[in-house]
Amino acid sequence: MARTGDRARAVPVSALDSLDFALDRTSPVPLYYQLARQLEAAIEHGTLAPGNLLGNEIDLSVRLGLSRPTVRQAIQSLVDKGLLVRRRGVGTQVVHSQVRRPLELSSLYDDLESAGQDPTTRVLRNESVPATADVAAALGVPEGGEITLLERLRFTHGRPVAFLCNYLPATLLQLDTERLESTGLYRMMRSAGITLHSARQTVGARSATAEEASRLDEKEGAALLTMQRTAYDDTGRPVEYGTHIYRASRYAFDFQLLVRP
Amino acid sequence: MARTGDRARAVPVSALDSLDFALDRTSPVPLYYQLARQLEAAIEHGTLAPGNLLGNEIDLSVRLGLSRPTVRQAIQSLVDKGLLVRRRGVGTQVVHSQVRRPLELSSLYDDLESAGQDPTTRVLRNESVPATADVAAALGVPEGGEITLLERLRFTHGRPVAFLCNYLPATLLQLDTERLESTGLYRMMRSAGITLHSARQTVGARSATAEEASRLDEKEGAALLTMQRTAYDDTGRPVEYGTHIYRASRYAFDFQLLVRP
DNA sequence: GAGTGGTCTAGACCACGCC
DNA sequence: GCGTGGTCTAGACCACTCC
Repeated sequence: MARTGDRARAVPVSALDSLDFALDRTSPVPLYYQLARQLEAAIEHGTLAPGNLLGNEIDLSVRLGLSRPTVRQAIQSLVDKGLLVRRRGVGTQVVHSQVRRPLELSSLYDDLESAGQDPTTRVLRNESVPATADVAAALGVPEGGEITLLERLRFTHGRPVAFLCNYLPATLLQLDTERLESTGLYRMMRSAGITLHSARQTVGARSATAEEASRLDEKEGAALLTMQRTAYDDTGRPVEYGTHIYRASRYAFDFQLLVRP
Repeated sequence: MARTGDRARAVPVSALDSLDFALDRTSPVPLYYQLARQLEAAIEHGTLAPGNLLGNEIDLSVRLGLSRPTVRQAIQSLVDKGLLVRRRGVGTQVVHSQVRRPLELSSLYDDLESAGQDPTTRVLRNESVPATADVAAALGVPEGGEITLLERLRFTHGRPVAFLCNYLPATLLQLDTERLESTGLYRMMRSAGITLHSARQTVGARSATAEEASRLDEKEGAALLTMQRTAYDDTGRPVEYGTHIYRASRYAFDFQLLVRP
């Protein structure tokens, strides 16, 4: 029955037969999630190699003592992540490598930190100001209404990388300058119970003005990377609007896109 | 029972009670998909306004004559798109406006065309060349192996916007220069049966060289937006590598991110 | 406590890809 | 024809939120 690959078709041979999964039904962690994590680990570890077939869902569910929908839910979550591909009439295969890492609403601070870039921050302004028209429109507040203005310089290894200008609804959270200098804005928002959900970004380029150049230790006219972003929480309310400027000589946006079927 | 909103909590009032959905069980279109589309239309149309509660899944499934998992599948697809938010113990709500449009692996040609920008293309080179080291690495072919090199200038309203340099595996598809001038590369790949699945992009900026400036009708030293992209098909094989240069004065990347929970 | 979504089960039939 | 994933059903219990 589960005999496969007698006359293998070039590459795909059903692996996973010998893999054993440990599911803990007493755990509060959902079964589909436990399975998904273990499959992901097997892929990451190379036990499940690119091109490998996963074996059909029915067998898998029997072997694991799970229902088929539960197994499907686990597999689907990995398909959504781009690690697996399903083909009707064929099977489920591990994607041919390289493609990993889902797209995320990136926090510059976290990005730099996880890249070992040793980020630091200097807060230049942190105060309440009346909203200008563009900011008011982006945040959905009345023009002239009170908002929080934040200007920061971000450094890596002691040299400037970016000038960050952010606007937030005044009542959203406490923005302690000291904490802002030791961590990122998004991390502060998260720990204040704000769940980021989506963002709209525009990325462009332009030449540095004299003031920008001196702030960022560039020459006037140097190419700068610009980003405008409005971020929304999980109810769709705007929680942050910002215009950021990056030294193109020291920074680039790096991200991955998945095509939704 | 289904009495709601007697003393409404500020905003959320259960709508949708009066909406009727037309499900066609004889159609080959999945029921969950039919439902999802109609819900999406209702949201788009404003019948379901931001903050509106959807009403609980059980009632909905009974009213529609569907099982709860099917209704959930429809709702989940809209949650994935960022149109709805689920809250345990509360209900499912329409997200507060603004946030629409999923992120897509954008085709420059399609983007420009749908924005009414009247894109045209001039093919500068379309030939087979040996792969250099960086291209070979990106496409997963041996260094020096045969690949297709494509150089194009993209115009809108008759003025240059971008210089596109692309590399493709030589055997991937027929790249007719005439067709390339009248449509986009991705559209040609799609109609050749290639399913794009994901891409890895790097977006940066730099100053224009003299050659670049003359090609793009800019001044030397002008800020340019740069993009490198490797695109993969649904088995994870690289199908395209490209380095693009955009006139920052005429183009910016505009995209939306969704945070996956 | 009442109501909601989150998870899970054990089946079923269909559509598609391949031989 | 056979095996695969795609869809669908009719229940069940649990966890969380709000009153």
